[in-house]
Formats: sequence, C-alpha cells, structure tokens
Amino acid sequence: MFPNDKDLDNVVAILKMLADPTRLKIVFALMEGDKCVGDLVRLVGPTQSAISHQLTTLRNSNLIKSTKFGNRVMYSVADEHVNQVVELCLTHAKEIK
Amino acid sequence: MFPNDKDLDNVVAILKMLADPTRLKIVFALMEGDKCVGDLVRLVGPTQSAISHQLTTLRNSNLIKSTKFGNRVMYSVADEHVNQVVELCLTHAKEIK
DNA sequence: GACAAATATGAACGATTGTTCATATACTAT
DNA sequence: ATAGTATATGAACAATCGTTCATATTTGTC
Repeated sequence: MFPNDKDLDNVVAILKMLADPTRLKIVFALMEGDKCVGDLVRLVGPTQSAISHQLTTLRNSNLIKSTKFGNRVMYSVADEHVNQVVELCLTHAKEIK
Repeated sequence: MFPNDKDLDNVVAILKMLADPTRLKIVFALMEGDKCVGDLVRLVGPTQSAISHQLTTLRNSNLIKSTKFGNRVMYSVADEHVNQVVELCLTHAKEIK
C-alpha cells in the first residue's frame, strides 16, 4: 500500500537512524543486552563524544531508552519492532548483495 | 547476532538507499507494479532530472532493475526482499511513533 | 572539600547528499 | 531530415551529517 505523507516520513526517520554504521552498531550491541556508554565506546565507537551524540540522537528518535544507575547511564532498545527491522535487513542484505 | 564489517556495510547501504523520501516513494510506487520514468515523475517526483538521478542510484545499489521498451525505460523492484523490508518498516513505523 | 570517573553538550569542520539547471542522448513519427 | 518525446548526465549549490575538540555536568571516593 502506498503510505500517506506522515507514515512515510516516520518510515524515513527510522531508516535514517539505522542507516549509519555507528548507530547501527550501537543498536546491534544493545540487542544483545543493555549497555552503559563506556561499554558502547569500547565495543563500537571512535570516541566517547561521538557515541554520546549518537545515543542522544537515537533516544530522541525513540529507538532506544536510557536509565540512570548512579554514575552510569544504561541504554536499551526501546521496542521489539526495532530488532525485527534490523534482523530482517541483515538477513536480506546477505542475499541481495 | 553482531554482524561482521562487510555484512554491516551492506545493511547500512540498503538502509541508506531507502532512507530518503524520494527514493522510498519510488520503491513504494514500483511495489505496486512496474513503471516508466514519466509515470514516476508524475507519482513521486519534483523534477524529471531528480527522479532519473535517484533511479540511477537505486539501480546501482541493485534494489531496482530497468528494461528498455523503445522510447521508454521500465523500472521494477529487483528483489522480493526489498518489499519485505519496506513493508515491515511501514507496519512498525505506525506503532513505534 | 578535592579529585577522579562517567556522561553530556556546543561549536566548528570536512564530507556527503539531494536538488536544480542546462544539455546531451536515444528513440518515434511525420 | 526535422521535430518531438523520453530519459540520462554533469556541474554547481545549499543543506545535512558525523566526527572531533574542548569543556561542562553529574556522581562516587578519599
């Protein structure tokens, strides 16, 4: 079905968020379990600042959520739907290319 | 599963292609049936040039394919996987936001 | 309180991107 | 051949994006 403008904009917004290596790595990492910023910097990222900026971006788009635990901030995937989209893209990326 | 670098780059490439309103509209339009450039300009696009540029981009990424019919060039979705990814994103975009 | 660790923020920069304009190419019809 | 229609292409430009650097904020420890 051809979507209306609002739905289409939402789809584009979600895809835009995932269409960046740093952000996609963050999402993949969080799919395996909640992580704090430091963990993500070690697993994914170039610098702490870059990761923090991207985490803010992802949170503003409601793809991930955060909770403070004392010193740390724990991040997690906001919605099971995100997992499904990412997994499907991965499965099919292997077959298309 | 955390993907290796090559798979991750492929996923990012696919997502990047779909994460643009013009290109996403093109893909949605083609999912309803093959179309020539003129049809897509009428349905989707700002200018003929913009549509043509994006069609080239999408074809280079193997998401769509083209066939010449005399004067016209017919475009179609390259792979059923593309439909699935797009449909899933649409379904879930409505629920996430 | 002073210092260290974890995270966030703002400004600046280079790079990439999508569009437009102008023009080129390919095919059709008269 | 000429004119008309369909599509492609190249250069240029504004806008967006992701990173870095420097610094601020918050929390924990001594």
